[in-house]
Amino acid sequence: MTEQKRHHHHGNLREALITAGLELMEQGGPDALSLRKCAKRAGVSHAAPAHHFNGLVSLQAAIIARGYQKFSASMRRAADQADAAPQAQLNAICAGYIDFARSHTAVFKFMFQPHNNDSQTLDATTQEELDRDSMASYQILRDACAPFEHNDAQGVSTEIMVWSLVHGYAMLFCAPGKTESPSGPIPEFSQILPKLKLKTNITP
Amino acid sequence: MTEQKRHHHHGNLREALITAGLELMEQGGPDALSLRKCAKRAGVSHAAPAHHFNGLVSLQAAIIARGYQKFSASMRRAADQADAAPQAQLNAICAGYIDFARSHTAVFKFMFQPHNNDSQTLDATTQEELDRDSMASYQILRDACAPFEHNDAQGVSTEIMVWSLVHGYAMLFCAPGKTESPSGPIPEFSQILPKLKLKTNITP
DNA sequence: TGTACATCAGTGAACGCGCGTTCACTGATGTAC
DNA sequence: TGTACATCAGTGAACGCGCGTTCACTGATGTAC
Repeated sequence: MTEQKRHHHHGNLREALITAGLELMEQGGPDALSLRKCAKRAGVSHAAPAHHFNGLVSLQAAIIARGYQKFSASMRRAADQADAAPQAQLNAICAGYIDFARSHTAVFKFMFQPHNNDSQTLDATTQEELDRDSMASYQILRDACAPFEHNDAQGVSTEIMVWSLVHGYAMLFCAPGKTESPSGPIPEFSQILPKLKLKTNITP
Repeated sequence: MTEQKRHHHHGNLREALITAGLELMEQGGPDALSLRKCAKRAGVSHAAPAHHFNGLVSLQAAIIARGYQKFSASMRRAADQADAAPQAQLNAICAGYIDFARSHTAVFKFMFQPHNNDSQTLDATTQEELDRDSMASYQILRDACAPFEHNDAQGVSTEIMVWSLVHGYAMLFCAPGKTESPSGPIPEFSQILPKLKLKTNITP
C-alpha cells in the first residue's frame, strides 16, 4: 500500500492463486487447500478466484499441472548438468525425480492420487493441459530409459522397471526430513539404480 | 426393526464404524470419510461415534491400523499358498502386497500418506497399535527378503530394493481397473521381480 | 487529445451445506445385596 | 428370585465454523470515434 499502488486489478491473479495453492499444500497437506485460503494468501477477496477457476477442482488441476511442469524442469535441470552418456543421463533423471519428490512432497503425492473428481469433470482444455504436462514428464523418463531397452523382448520394459523403482523410493523415503527406514539409514538412489545392472544397446 | 429387535446398544459399534469408514474410503476416496457419514452407514446417530473415538483423527488411525492388519493378512495368505522356497515365498509376498493395493486402493494410498495430524496427536495406545501393525506388515516383507541379503555389504539391502520396486508398482499401476501404462500393457509383477536377479545365500 | 462506453476483474454481503462437537437426556445392562 | 442403583452407550437438538457459490456492485482498463 505504501510502496506499491493498490491496483484494483491484481495483474496476474491466476498465477498468484496457483502459487498460493502450492505453498498451502506443502505446509498443510492436500486438505489445507481451499479457494478461500488461496484467495487470502494472494491478498484478494474470497470471491475473486471465481473469475479464474471453475471451482476448486479446476484450481487443483492447475496446481497439478504446475507440479508436472516443475517436475519436468527438475529432471531436465539434473540431466543438463550431467554427462551425456546414457547411464549418467538416466542417473541424473532419477536424481531430478527424487529431488522434486523431496522438495515438493505434498504436491508430488497429490499428483499421483486418483483425484476424486467423482462425477465432476474438468473442462476439456484444462484436462488437455494436464494430460500434456503429465505425459511430458513421463516422456523424459521414457527417453532416458530408451537406450537400455533390450531387443530380447522379455515383456518387461526398462521404463516400467525404473519407474516403479524410482517412484517407490520417492513415495517411501522422500518425506522432507526422512533419513531412516525401518531397517536403517536410507541409501541414496544413485546406489540403488546400478543394482538393476542395466545394459545399453548403444555401442560406444 | 421387523426381523431384528432394535437394541439401544449397538453391540460392536466401534468395529462397525471402522468397517463403514473403509467402505466410504474405497467408494469416495479419503475425503469422503467423516464421522457423520460413518455413523449414518452404521445406522446410528451422528453423536454416537464420540463414545468410541476421540475425534476424526482417531477414527482415521483405527482405519489405517485395520488396513495394515488386512495388508498383513493378504501377504501371509499368499505366502501360505506358495512353495516354501525363498524365491517362491518372496514372489508370493509381493503378490499379496499387490493384491491388497488393488483391492483396497484408497486405504492403501491413505496408509502411506503423511497424515496431516498437524499438531493434533493421537493418544499413546492408538499410536502404539498403529506402529505395531505397520511394523508387522513391514516385517513380513523383511523376512521374505532376508534369504537374499548379501554379505558383500554394498550398502543397499535387498528389502530396500524390493520394497521400492513393489511399492512403486503398486502405487503406479494398481488402480482398480488399470491395465494400461503410458507405454503399453502393464506386466504382472511376477514378471518384474526376477529382473532383480536376486540370489539366495542359502544352499539348497 | 478528449470523451463515451463496453468490458473486465475485483469487492463484500449473503446463502446454504456438511462438518465436528457439546449437552442434557434416556433406556439398556450389569452388579450388589 | 427380586430390587435398587451405578454405569454405559445410545439419542436428538443445538452450536459455531469454514467452505463453495451467488449476487449486485464498483472501479480500472482498453477501445472507438
